Amino acid sequence: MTNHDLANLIFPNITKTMEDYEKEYPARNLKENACVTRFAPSPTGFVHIGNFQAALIDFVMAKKSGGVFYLRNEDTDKSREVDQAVEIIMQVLRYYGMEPDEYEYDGKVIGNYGPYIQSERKEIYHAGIKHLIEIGRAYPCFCEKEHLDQMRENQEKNKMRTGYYGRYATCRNMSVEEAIEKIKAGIPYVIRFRSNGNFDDRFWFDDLVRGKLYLNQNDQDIVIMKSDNLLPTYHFAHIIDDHFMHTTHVVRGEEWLPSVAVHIELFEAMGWTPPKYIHTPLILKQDGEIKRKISKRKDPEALMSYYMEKGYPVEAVIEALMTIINSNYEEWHTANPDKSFLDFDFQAKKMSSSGGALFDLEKLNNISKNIISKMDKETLYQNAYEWSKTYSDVLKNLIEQDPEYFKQIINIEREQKKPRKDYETYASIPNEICYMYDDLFEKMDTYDFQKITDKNEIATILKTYIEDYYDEQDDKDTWFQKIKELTTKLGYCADMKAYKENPEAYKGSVADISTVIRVALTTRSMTPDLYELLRLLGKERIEKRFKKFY
RNA sequence: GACUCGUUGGUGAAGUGGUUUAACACGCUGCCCUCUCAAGGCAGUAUUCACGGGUUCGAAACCCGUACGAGUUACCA
Repeated sequence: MTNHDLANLIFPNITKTMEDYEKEYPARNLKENACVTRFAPSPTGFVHIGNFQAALIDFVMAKKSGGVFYLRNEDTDKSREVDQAVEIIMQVLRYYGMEPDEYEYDGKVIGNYGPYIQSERKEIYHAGIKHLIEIGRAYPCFCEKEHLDQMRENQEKNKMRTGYYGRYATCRNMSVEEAIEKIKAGIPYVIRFRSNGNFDDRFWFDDLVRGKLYLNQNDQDIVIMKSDNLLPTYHFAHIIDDHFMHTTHVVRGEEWLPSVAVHIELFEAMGWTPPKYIHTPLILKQDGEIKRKISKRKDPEALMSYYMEKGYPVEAVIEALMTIINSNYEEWHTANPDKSFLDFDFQAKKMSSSGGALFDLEKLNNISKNIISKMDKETLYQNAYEWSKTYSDVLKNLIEQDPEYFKQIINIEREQKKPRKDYETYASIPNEICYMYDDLFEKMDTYDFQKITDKNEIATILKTYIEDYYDEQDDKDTWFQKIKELTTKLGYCADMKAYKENPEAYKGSVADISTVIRVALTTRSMTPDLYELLRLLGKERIEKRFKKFY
């Protein structure tokens, strides 16, 4: 009995060899330094911001180098899989303009290196495992969970490293005969890798972010194939897939760093060259005193759906993430406002390798405000409208009842050198402009009058203004002149400088008069330019709103 | 517990032995401008790079300890 017999017993139907697959998946025909990268999420139904960030790096590297960015569905853990998960992932990628070059979705396989769904790649994995068994680098393990748990407990108690290695790897020394016997008897088993490493020996590993790392060799006989569904574990799928799909750069979170020794040894055992690795810092979250890994359970902002639902512009999210990735991105982008993030000279080495970055929502908000403020009204209108179709009926209705009117509102103090920054997200638009819509305005009943609160005085101001001073034909200067005339007539101070120097000498100032008009019109004391609002509202509606006060 | 990676202001960070009296951006504070708010302008916001030693003419940068943080330690990825 030989390893060959064992391999054939376990995988009787696997006839293809590694050489066959090498032929089936030949090297890609790309120019010399082209990067082949992949986004390889597990289909949990969410796209985590950390994974998305990795995908962004993948995308940038592939596109900049004229390479390939592909999507691979890592569904080897069937218990975590969720319906529609791939659809959600594709939606997110498309929303952010990161269409993969190769993928398998909706029954279509795009690309020559598929299947791109791991559960459909069983045969390839099995062929790989069969190969490892034949060369003596993998073996069946019949240890039960209870035994393993017990073992780990003992190891911990004795302050040993935990795991299946060295003398703890009991099944590693089982004879082929015995293994065959057990398999024939129907005893469940996993396949483990037979490590040749020595934990006390070290080796250099070159991470593109951190540089050279001095790591201990792997000596763990890790599980490479699970017992229940015969699918590989992540570690083995990674080796097979990234080899045959010819991935050149693997971008993943630093939580994978402790596994690289395993991966390197696995690649060696297969006789292959490992890809380059980029281990990105984790995205952390400030939680009271401590920083912790951002989690989808506790932190809504951990998921990309959050940014989509809130209506952050695509560019804003990309910019915020790029800024974390390479902090010189922002400077570069302000210097090159018309360039796309794909023109940016991304460098893995420039990524911070420090413990992890806090994703700063305030910074995102600032970026978002700036980006929205720089859109012309047509662009904002298009973006907001598109967004509202899936995420906001309120906004959609406002836009649809009169698109032109909507554009005029959002165009107040826009399309100029220093545009207003009122809108943080698309979702924030309705609240900023609701008073410009009569039906919504009717529902607003808390008037934020500031200094002048006397009802009679308010009535006098409004009535006098609309009857004696307001003229729709006035240009802005004339309009403000008249406001000043009104101010003087009612005994207030029209000159702010004079007023500030001696506020006691007056009933109030032109600011107070303007505020009364503004609040009566909008209920709010803080709004964009009053002149523009008046023009858009028109005399009839102004009068109607004023009349509530007299 | 063991192993790994880290530690520069409130935040993201620049910085790899001497034009750094620590860049830039966000935030915060004050002033100016101003019909409000926002924007904008100006100024301030780490005498110091977790701590303790060392190397050096010179260190945030190199070395050694300590402390702290995070990650891993699954038939999850």
